[in-house]
Amino acid sequence: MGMSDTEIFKALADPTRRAILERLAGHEMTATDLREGFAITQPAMSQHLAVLRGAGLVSERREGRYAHYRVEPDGFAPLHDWLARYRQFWPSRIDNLKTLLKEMDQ
Amino acid sequence: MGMSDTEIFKALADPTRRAILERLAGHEMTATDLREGFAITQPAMSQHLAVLRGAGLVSERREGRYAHYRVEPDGFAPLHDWLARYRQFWPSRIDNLKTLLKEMDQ
DNA sequence: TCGACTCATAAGTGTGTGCTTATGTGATGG
DNA sequence: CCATCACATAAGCACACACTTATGAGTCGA
Repeated sequence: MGMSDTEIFKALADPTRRAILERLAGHEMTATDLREGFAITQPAMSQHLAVLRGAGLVSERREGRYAHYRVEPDGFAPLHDWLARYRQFWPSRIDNLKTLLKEMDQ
Repeated sequence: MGMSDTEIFKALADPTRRAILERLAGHEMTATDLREGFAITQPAMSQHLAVLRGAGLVSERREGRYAHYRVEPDGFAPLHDWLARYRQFWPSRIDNLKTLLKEMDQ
């Protein structure tokens, strides 16, 4: 578990890795299933998943020869906490309770 | 104004640039004032500021030979929006109104 | 047991990043 | 004016990153 801010931001700075997270949101998936839709080789996918796992954004569940990956929600907490320190500077966006409640509901 | 997700995450992936933002939070500062406390040359600072400005996280106000920099709050909105898509997966962290209200108050 | 499968790791390569020193562009002040 | 200041830009360098092909380590089905 790295979960340092730098590790997290670096992991998310790559568009492919963000797309992987997006595709992985909600349901578990194996590395090969994830690979469909990406113009990427198998080692590249494996390396991206290693980076995401190192940042604590994804976790792995081993089952036989398959590796099931899923989003690790707690991994996003450092990012949330970092961003929260800048919320106070947002002008008309966050001093609005309704906006926050709407975000929570979805 | 770049303000693409990739540009923002890349800008924030550097610890020095995050420290610059932290130091810049709240009050405007010139590039030289910012440089104090950092073991960094003047061109390095200028380049970091250019990256932050390119990502839309910081804006520049020119006054004579001085360049005053400040945090650009709206620049954080894409990051917030991106993160919001993963809020629903946070287990016991965000489905708590008190937490949100406390974050808003500070 | 053996060939096919899933996934990770090793090694090499091109490109990007962050830093440096050197220089350029204006603004300021004596 | 002209030296100095604040800042940006250019050019070069070491290193990190994302990708590739090749190979290794286990697991499964026939």
